[in-house]
Amino acid sequence: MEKILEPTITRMAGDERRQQILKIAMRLFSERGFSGTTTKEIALAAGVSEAIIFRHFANKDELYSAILDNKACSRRFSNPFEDLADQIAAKDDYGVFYKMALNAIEHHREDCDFLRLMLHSALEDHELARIFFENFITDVYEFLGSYIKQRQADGAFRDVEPRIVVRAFIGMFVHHSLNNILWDKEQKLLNISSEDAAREFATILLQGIKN
Amino acid sequence: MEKILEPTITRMAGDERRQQILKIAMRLFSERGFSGTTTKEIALAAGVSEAIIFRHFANKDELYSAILDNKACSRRFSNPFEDLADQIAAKDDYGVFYKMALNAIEHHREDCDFLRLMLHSALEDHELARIFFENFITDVYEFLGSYIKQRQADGAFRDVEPRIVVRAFIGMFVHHSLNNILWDKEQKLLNISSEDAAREFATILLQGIKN
DNA sequence: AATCTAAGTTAGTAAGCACTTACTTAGTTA
DNA sequence: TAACTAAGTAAGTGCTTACTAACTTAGATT
Repeated sequence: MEKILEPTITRMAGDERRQQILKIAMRLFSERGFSGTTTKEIALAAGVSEAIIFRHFANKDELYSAILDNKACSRRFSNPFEDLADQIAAKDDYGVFYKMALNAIEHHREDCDFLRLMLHSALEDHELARIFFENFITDVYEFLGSYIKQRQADGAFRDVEPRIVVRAFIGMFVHHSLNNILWDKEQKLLNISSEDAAREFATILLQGIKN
Repeated sequence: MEKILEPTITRMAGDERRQQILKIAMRLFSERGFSGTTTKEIALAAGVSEAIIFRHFANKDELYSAILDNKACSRRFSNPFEDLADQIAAKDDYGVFYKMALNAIEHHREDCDFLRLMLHSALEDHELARIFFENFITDVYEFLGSYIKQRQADGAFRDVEPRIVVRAFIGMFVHHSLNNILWDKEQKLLNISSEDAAREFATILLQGIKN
């Protein structure tokens, strides 16, 4: 008699399953929001019964927190400026702004689920999202703001409040990403490469504040 | 015997009640999202029983649509550039950009509920929100884009794809509004008047694209 | 081979949800 | 003032939700 291969019932290791659930839940939360996603849907997408979710996470809220925790820690958001060190040292203004914009735009594209989740969290005023924003965004303002200040002292940039410049610049590429993710997914309104976008944004900003 | 004033049981006219429900629902939806808000909560906030909501709106979805409809029509979004006509005619570049930014920022501040609702809708991929964005944002790109094109032909602006410039500029003030509404409500990061913001954004952009 | 641990299931539960039905009452009109 | 209309309510309906308890089974350890 022929031996029939039974459809390998995948019984995952605990950690593996936990990670899988986190990933799937993040995608669903980012698409439908926290209260718009049911634990049943998450279970279905993960290919397990609902009860498994509650073996790994005490409740739905904790699953949500775990996603934010996980993400906020896993990426080294503590220092997203490492690879700008060369340009900073060389006072390569264009290099600094171009690379910053390009990094951000590419990053948003690759991880748009996370961006969407952050927007949902911000709208829902979730605590962990606020902590994330406070830390990360404050860092960016500190970092870029002090670079601008320094270059003003050098006489390279005109005298504007550095934080306004930071806001204007971040606005350009964040809004660009939001457009691509939320309202203009098919890029009907404006279809350009990340490189072109970064180049133009950096150029406009630098010419806009140079002396 | 003293006549006790019974607590004026307000029995509203149909239209009045409808408007009240719309207003309250918009506020709650903007705070907690569509699926995060229950019809019971809306009824409670309006001071009526749940059944009244379903007398005015066939179901929860239709209530949501009515809000968007109502808002999208009530404000003359069809032509938000009327009061720019003078500046356009006079080719007063600074006037055009300053006024546009200031209008938007003030507008967002006054009606931040609507902005939040639009974000929720965009994230949830609601049809009416998409229609709204497609119409309104497309208009802005058309309008501002063609002005930039004209000024390029005049030799006033350098040669850049106008739509990239539009995106950069809109990004500045939209991101500024989002910051004030979502992440930096107390304006700890940057505390400036709408006028100052509009002035700096307009200045940076114009200097950034001038010939 | 027997035992034990942990990944999995099924079949619930109580509470909450959008929405309905059958009824009451305020205010206008014939 | 009687009749009628429309604004209101109370008390449900059936369904879905987050979450649980009691049980089964795969696979490593002894």
